[in-house]
Amino acid sequence: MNENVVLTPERILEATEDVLRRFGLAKATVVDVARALDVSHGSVYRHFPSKASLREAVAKRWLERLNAPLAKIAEASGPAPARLERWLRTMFAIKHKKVSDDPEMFTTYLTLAREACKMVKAHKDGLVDQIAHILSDGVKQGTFQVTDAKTSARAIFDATSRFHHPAHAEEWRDPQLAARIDVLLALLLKGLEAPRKR
Amino acid sequence: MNENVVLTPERILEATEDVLRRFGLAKATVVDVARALDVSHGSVYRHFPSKASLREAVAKRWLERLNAPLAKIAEASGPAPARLERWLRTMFAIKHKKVSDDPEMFTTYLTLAREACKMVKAHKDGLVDQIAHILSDGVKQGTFQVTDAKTSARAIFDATSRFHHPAHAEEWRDPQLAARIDVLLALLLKGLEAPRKR
DNA sequence: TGATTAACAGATATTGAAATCTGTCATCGC
DNA sequence: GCGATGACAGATTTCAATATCTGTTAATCA
Repeated sequence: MNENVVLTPERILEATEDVLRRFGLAKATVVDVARALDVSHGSVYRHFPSKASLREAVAKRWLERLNAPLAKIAEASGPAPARLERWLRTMFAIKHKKVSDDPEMFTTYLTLAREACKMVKAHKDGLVDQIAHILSDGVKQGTFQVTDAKTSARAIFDATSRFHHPAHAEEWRDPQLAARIDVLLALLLKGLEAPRKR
Repeated sequence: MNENVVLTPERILEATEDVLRRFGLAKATVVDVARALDVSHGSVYRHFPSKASLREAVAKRWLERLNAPLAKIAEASGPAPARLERWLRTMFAIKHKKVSDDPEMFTTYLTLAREACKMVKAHKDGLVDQIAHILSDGVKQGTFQVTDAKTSARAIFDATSRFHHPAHAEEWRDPQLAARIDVLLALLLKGLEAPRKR
């Protein structure tokens, strides 16, 4: 297939995701990727210096796809509390959907992410910044009271780990999950709340 | 050793923990345990029906040892907010100490606990009950305002997962850990706080 | 008599030889 | 000249033979 199409990093990544989906993380080889593209595996090494860097690039794409819809919410306008809640619920929903739609692919991406832990750290920092941005808006609007938006944002991120950190993915099948999220979000929003004007 | 001492479940558990410490979870066999006690492995099977049940008993002991000091705090008297904070900080400290003192043994116990997940569930429920008890005290004292102590307790437990759930153990080496805990606890306590009397 | 043992069958783990994969590079074809 | 190739060395994985372990039981011992 694709006889006269140039070989690009983009096409290689596409093929790699395909191979990962078909063979799983453990069985997927560079030779498989090359075969899927109908080229020699040496050609793949022209675009990616190693198998590790190829995996890293796949992980990066995945993290970017997770990030995009959240960034949109963080940058939106409107009352901060509702926005924070929507942002958090969206983050949970994205993760929960990924794991329930295709658990195998989720664990695959999860392992890739663990290998690229530096990239994950940057991803997390970006998410905390987005929360901090919403918190700052809330302070400006007078609805939130926090001494430092960045540390409070991190606290919110930490407090919700149970519902977004992949290490807890198995616990997301709990039928009471939605209720637990509701109670926690209410508690956190109350903790951020500025006292009413007198 | 111990030629004329009767073989009890207690002694077997002691020996099992010893063997686990010396050989690690993967290498520890029932034969090793029997050898440590200077009996045949058949004798061990007189007290525990299977290797799995032996492991389960070890896990149970471990969970009970974790639970004891926390139960004491939960049952104590005094202002609820300070008690809740002390309870949570003690739980974090116990876990963090275990993992930093002997990381290998921690992962061993962690795997045992995963196998005995029913027991872990009961353990967690007990901890949530302890939090709920403190929250109820706080409501009586007029310092906390919660609609349902049990669900709020679970929210507190969930919100602090990042600092007590073993899945996050690797993240506990963070030099800013203490600061993160401080900010989160302040946020949660503010979220539980009853409005001042007018 | 009741705990302990040694021998045993089936399940699980180890090991080392053979196969496959990763990453390199001299060579090829356009 | 430039991207692609395929043959290659060293690293990694697979697989099947072998060894060890789990759990049972009939025989032993005190």
